[in-house]
Amino acid sequence: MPVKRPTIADIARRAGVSKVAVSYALNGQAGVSEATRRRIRAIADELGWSPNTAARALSGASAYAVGLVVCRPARILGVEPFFMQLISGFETALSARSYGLTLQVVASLEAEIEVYHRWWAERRVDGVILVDLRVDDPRVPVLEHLGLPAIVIGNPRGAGRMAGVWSDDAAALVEVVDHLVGLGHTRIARVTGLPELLHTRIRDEAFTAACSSAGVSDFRLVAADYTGESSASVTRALLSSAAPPTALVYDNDVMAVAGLGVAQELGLSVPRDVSLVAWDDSPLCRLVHPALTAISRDIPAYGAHAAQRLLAAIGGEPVSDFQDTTPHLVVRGSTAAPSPHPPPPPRPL
Amino acid sequence: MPVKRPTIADIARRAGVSKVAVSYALNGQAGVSEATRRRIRAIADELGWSPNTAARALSGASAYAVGLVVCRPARILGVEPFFMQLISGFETALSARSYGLTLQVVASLEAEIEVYHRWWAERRVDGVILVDLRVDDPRVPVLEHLGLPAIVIGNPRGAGRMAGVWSDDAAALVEVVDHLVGLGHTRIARVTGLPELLHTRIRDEAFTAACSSAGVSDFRLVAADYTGESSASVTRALLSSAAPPTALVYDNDVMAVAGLGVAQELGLSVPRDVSLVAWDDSPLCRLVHPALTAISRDIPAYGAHAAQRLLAAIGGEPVSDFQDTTPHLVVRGSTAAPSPHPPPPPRPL
DNA sequence: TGCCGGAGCTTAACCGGTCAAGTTCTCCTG
DNA sequence: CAGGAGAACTTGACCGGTTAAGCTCCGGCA
Repeated sequence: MPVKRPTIADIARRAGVSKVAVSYALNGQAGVSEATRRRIRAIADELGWSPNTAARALSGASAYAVGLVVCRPARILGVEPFFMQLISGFETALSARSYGLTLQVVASLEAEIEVYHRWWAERRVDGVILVDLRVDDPRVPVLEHLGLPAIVIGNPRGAGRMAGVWSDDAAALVEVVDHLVGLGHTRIARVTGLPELLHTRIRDEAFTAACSSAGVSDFRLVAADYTGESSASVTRALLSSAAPPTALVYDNDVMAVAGLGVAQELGLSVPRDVSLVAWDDSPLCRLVHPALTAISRDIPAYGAHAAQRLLAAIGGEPVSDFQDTTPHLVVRGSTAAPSPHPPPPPRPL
Repeated sequence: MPVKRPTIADIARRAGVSKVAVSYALNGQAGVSEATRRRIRAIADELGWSPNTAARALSGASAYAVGLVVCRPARILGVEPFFMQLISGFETALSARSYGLTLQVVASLEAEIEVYHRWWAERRVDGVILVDLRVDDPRVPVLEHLGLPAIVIGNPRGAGRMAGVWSDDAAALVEVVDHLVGLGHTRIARVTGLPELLHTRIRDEAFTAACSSAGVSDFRLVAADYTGESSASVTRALLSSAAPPTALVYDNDVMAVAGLGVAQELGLSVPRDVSLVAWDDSPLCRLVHPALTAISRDIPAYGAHAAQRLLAAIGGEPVSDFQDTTPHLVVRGSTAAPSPHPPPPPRPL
């Protein structure tokens, strides 16, 4: 038979005091003597008591949970290590304060907004973490209207009054372009993530600016969608073009690995015939051969910072934007000086 | 200013009935006329009402949430697409019935058990999904003692009275071995996942049996831990040995990709010099070149089935084990007949 | 000696639902 | 035309916490 869950009434009975005395004792509030407090704490430990979150949420305001809605189709979601790393970062900050994380995967922005409405009405979460901010993001006004505390992962530009935890992607792209230019590359292409995402636009601008200021006039931006398939087809087109780029910069790790696969399939040697750079240095980048030069950042730390700030916001503290450490380039085997001889014509399929 | 959340008292006031009439109307229970029910439903919609989960959980028994604890270090967790796919499968079944998913990442089995205790005492979840079942798993008796409904992902052998959703890994391994033997391979190695996991043991036994019955006497089992690093070092050792295997079967996609990287690094050509097979056919397997022959299963569906059964168990229905569709082999470019000439000696590093 | 203040409690009410047990009122039946 | 059944409600209590307000001492001070 299932065990009975202890309540503060059980503790009160055992200690010979009222429920309220127990509540005061266990919450560290004034109103009970030190001796009583210790006695009550001991009994609570002995019974293995934890506060019933439902009861707490009902009287107090707090559900002791924060929410994360992820709106990418399952096929994209699975492959990219980014989310799981981010989530495990959240956890370290949340579990330290006994907050739970409620996760929901949805298929569209409308569905995501509906989830926020529901969570708010259900009092299921005390706040949410917003990812994949878009240009003119419709979620921002909704959350502000509901008064649901929120933290944005990414550049807070366009996040309304909500605070953001972000990193200086522009500086990282300058480092990438400088690295490539330093090796002698003059034709560089960037394979981007979903164009509607704000950080894609920001990186596009930064890449353009970095190329201009480094004197690279022959650069290209090509849109993909974070999937290996999209990257493969885009990469195939780029490398088969008349004057193919000598270096490719991808917006995530998965696309970079796919790009490497395509290059090998076309009979090109990396890095001799083409150099590749990945954004987000996951273990994936070290798995393949040659290992990928990549932009590295500490994603779990990033997540932990965001969660900490969200908890502060929930606690009513004023929270401002936080710029996390700037991503830096890790050079590996996939970048080198471009070969002086043009690569062989791509092998027909 | 934040909007006010509507409650059934608000609805009752508007409709000129009691709170209880509203509760009956909205829950589809007898006790109100059809006309009243419609009127109440309309008002509830207009106000954008959703039940306060805390209040519900407090009176009824249900928290309308299920829990998932994942106990793998963040570095492993991130790379493997498996979990995210499984989770998105859960979601489809859970969100259809307005259940939430509470996720927690922990570092050890003890911590995981503590989480179950806390969740139970806090009434945070109605049931849990158990992954990565181990030999003599200590979590099983704990959950049975607490009376927390649970479903096991994986072979229910050793899951006590709990039901499991599983697939016939043994049959899949027979298919793999037959495929390789059919191509002419006679020296086959299996690079396994964490040895303490029950499904690793089950697959080990199945692989051994499959080799024996296919007449392969020169087979090996080598333990790794799902990470690319472990796979790389194990693969390097295997391929550099005196009589290297001509085919390698990996226990996940990440290890197979790492194995491919090592083979290329050693100057071996896949599939000419060595054939590779991955377990779990993620997009990763299609990204690399050559694309990996892999054992494929529908992970989201797997997750959805598990969640459905958990909801049934929470509802008090008897739930029995469910054998999902058997994983099948998808043949791609990484397997072929072994070359008649021995591969060149591995290139020194 | 009387009064005030505070420490250390208790009592009562509330959060927003659910459920058991009434209470009407109507309608059917013998 | 009384009596019983059932439909359509309401009242009251409860889940397990929190918070505000009240009550008792006891000690200190005028």
